[in-house]
Amino acid sequence: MQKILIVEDDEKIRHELETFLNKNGFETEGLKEFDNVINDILEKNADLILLDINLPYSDGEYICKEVRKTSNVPIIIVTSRNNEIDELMSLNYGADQYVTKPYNIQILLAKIVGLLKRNENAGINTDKIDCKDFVLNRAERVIEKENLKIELTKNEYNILYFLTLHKGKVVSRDEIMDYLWESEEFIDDNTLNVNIKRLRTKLEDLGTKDLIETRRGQGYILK
Amino acid sequence: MQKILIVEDDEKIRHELETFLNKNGFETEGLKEFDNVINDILEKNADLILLDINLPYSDGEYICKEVRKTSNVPIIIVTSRNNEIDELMSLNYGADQYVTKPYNIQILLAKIVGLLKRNENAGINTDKIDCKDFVLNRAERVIEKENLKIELTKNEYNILYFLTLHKGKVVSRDEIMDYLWESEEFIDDNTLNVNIKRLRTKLEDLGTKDLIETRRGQGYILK
DNA sequence: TTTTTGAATTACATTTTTGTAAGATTAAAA
DNA sequence: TTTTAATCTTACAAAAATGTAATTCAAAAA
Repeated sequence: MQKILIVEDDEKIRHELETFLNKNGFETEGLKEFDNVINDILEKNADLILLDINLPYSDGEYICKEVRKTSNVPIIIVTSRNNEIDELMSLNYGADQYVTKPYNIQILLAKIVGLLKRNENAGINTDKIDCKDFVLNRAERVIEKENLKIELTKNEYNILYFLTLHKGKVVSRDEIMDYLWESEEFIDDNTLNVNIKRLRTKLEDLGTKDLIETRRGQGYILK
Repeated sequence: MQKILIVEDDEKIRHELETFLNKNGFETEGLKEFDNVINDILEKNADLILLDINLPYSDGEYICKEVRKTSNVPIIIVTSRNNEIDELMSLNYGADQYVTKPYNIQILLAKIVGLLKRNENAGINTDKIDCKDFVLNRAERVIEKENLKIELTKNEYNILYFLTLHKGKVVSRDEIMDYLWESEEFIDDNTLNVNIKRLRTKLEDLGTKDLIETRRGQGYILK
């Protein structure tokens, strides 16, 4: 479940928000002490931050800026100062959205859902590639399935990454070899067979079967 | 220069926008034919799309949704229907921001700059980390400087990546060791010295100097 | 200053990755 | 079916990465 951190000093509003968000399937956490907001925020490790801009010890713009220095967590700023300058500032300070009070709670929800979704996608695109039967974790260079995790060597990773880039399409042996060894000294053609074999073995160790098919005379295809 | 695609059927407004954005350092492209918007948009390969929601042959919400299927390009929806439903819909269809007409052109600019900045960071975070003195290419796991490129081994890469995550901050030896060897069998404390040494050597081979400083008793810091 | 301690350095042994060789399979062609 | 050629498989050797040991160095404490 995704966690939303609510930084809001008005206890009534905070409570209302929490109730509403909980009802809509989010875990929430309210911040009540504001003398060390930045650290508190970062510690909570929330998926999204709902930040009221009028706080006793520190203002939202500053907080926003500070949090952005070390985290990319989505931030929605709630402000009661309904004028354009505020809006302008919020954006420049790194907030992802702003909402002016009094706000429509459905719109707020839509913004939250939208931001989370987008953030989720960003993560997937960069670090992990979901191939149905397994996940290629690019950050760690491992293949994952359920609770299993198998490390790939450089060659294995490069071949599999190249195949995922052309998933469902046949890639020729030459294309793969160019990708792996580029302009290097001549590499035995059979070396690719061996490397493919090693990769296949690891994929099978993970519990998948026949994901890399051979197209005799044409190349390989990742199903 | 970053390119903004303006999808707007009112020629006067489009022209005004283009002039304004050009003045502010952006390349612009206007879309005039609207019978094949989706493909046109994707072809242009813009850095950001400014999308009017009232178009003759297709509405902005649909376009937005379609574009999102294959691209993560930032989208700002411009709408004249100034009510909450529109706002709600825009968000759900994957737009990053919305602007209602008549809009303050400075705010629009702020939104554009903000979105591009955030997107740019997203890109850097995933594939390359620019550390001034060198670039850590995460995709290829090499360090780069000018036309030089040096491969890192797994340990070297992990140490350097961990340091860049905390650039300018001291990280303790224990933190690094936990990151590298986590719950594995006991690893000699000196092993880290050796791995740091190896990484430093490669950084020097690249032409940099003293980037990883030792903080005796505290850890290391990447300058 | 001397002593102490954390870190750097060098050399070496172990492990892992990688490429090659030789032979076995298998699908398609003859 | 037999032949041919592409691919697979296994085993092994070379190369690269990694960890450990022993020693040196240098900053801070005494």
